[in-house]
Amino acid sequence: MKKSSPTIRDVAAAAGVSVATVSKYMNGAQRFSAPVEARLKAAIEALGYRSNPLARSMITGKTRTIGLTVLDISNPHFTNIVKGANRVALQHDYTLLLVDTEENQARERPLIEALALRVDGLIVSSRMPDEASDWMLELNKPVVLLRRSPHLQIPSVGIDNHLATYMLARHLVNQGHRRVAYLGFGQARVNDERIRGARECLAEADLTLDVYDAHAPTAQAGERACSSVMLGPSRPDAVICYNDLIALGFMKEAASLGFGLPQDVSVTGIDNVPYGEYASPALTTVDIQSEKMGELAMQKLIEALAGKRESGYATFEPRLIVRESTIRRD
Amino acid sequence: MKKSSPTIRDVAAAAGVSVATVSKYMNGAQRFSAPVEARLKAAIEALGYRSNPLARSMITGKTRTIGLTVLDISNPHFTNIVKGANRVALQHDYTLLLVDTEENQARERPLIEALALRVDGLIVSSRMPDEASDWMLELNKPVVLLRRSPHLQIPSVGIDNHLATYMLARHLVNQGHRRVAYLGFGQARVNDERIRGARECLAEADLTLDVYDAHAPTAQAGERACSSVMLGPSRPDAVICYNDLIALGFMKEAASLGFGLPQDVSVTGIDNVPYGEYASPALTTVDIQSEKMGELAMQKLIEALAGKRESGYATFEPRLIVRESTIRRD
DNA sequence: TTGAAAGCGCTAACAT
DNA sequence: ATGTTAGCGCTTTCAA
Repeated sequence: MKKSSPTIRDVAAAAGVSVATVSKYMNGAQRFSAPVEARLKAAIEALGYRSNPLARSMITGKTRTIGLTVLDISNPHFTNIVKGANRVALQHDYTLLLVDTEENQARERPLIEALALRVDGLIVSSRMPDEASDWMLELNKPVVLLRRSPHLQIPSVGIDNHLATYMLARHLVNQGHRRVAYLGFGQARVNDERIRGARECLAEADLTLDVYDAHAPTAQAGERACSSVMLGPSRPDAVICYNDLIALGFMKEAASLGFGLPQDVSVTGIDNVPYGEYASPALTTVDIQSEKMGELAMQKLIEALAGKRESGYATFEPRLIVRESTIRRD
Repeated sequence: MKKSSPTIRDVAAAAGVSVATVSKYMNGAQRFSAPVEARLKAAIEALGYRSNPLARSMITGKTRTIGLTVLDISNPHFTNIVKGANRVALQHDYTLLLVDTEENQARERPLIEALALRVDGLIVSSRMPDEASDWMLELNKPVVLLRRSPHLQIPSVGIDNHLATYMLARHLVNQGHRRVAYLGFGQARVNDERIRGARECLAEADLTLDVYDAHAPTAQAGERACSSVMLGPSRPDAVICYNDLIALGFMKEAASLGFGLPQDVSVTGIDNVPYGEYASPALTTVDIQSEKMGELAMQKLIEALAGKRESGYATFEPRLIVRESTIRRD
């Protein structure tokens, strides 16, 4: 059933040349005399020879593989990152070794360390704080982080979280909202930045921010958290959610609690996942260009692999997308 | 910056033993005398040695990597497959080499052939017809197909597409619908099966099925196709869409064309993607258990890798999920 | 329990 | 333009 594949030696023998010649031919390294080339072509064809990438990698030290870790592939934000990264990788003849850490912090480091041994470079999304990320430098492989870490020695791509929530808060204040709540996800590294962004904007209007926590960055968690926000002692007239999934869950539950959306409460998310547009009311959010983030991260990594100087951190401009889930309140 | 990692020889030297001993120690292959074990442990710790999986794979012929190709990682159906497959893979200490073929048929075969050289086995989602899938047998690697292919020599996991649309049509007929349309995706291998399932059910009630095509399995395509379905000469009172994404797009556009949902038209999808639940009206659909499909495919593959006899094809029971996008019509 | 030695399939000098 | 040869880092007989 499983006859083992032909090796370079089989081809060399069949074509009556040396293995070195076969190797050079496979790599297009030089030109050959017509008869040799013909025999080579024939032998390779006849044997169905394909060179073994493992053996090649052993010598060259390159695998043409990029490791990519995400916190949860089910989250469209990460899905889009993978999409973008995969596209650029394929263009450059790289393949993705994907690991979904499933929001399990304890597994992150060992998984990444194991991954590092099998790839040329890594793109990492992690909940580890910057201060605890030094070990990544010792992987001896180029790494690009999916976050904004300007002070780290590791290149990164991310967004300005402070600005994202600032923009949302500004939009809500401009629309006449006075009681704004933030439904966050405390485990995320960026949660505090997002709180500060909203708070700063509200403070300028002499308003304060009530902070709640959703315990997970998912729609289900948004559903569960809804009642304590909406049925608690200080009901908000607008809610900024940590991400679109939480917002989507929140809206669904708010509706089934009998609240009118967006009349009774405006809701916003962050990420601009594809399905916010198809919810109703369509979700107001901040586009953080997840797919482009994936593309850029991969581009930076491939540049690093090509020997270019590492390029520090890059951010995308968050862009407010106003849809129907936020409304003027007078 | 990039000092190359220590090899097994460095460890052997540092510990004053042979490389064979180090190898056996790393693989936990046997027991060692206390002093040797202590020196081994110390040397490995001191040097930060990690064995090179590439070199290991060269000899063992195993990479502990599974290749997974999907048509479009952005489609939650495939995202969930990846999720399930990744989970099972990690449990068994395998890693996923992911390729998103981006619905590009021409690339499928070369990408899969290249992938096959780097992995122990493959899980493949492909638009290739069964008749043109024989070359996969010659990859000399276990393959599991993500589709229902009972007549192929390759194990597969999929769903009963005929039954899925039959169930949807039955549900609609039971609700009193008389003019049912199908908004399909002609490029999909399973589109015809789905048409037949719906048609068969309708025929039993002396009804016929109008068939339209969305040109892509995406929400955007559903939006674009909506007007020709709803504003054409034979307006349906119910639409079965090829998948949830098309249905979501269709509903959005129908609403903005001024139709009331679900009063003016009932809509269904297939897949039960997570966001159908958060649309409004929440989408009636058929659950095909994408995540479980990914898990099962990986389980079957890992069993095949462990030498078990290949296990043919498996199907999940489609399960009707009635939500708010379909309504009784009298 | 430990070690010596022969490769896995290939590339990369270095000849010729 | 083609061939010879020495490994890449590791596992695996086989012997001690």
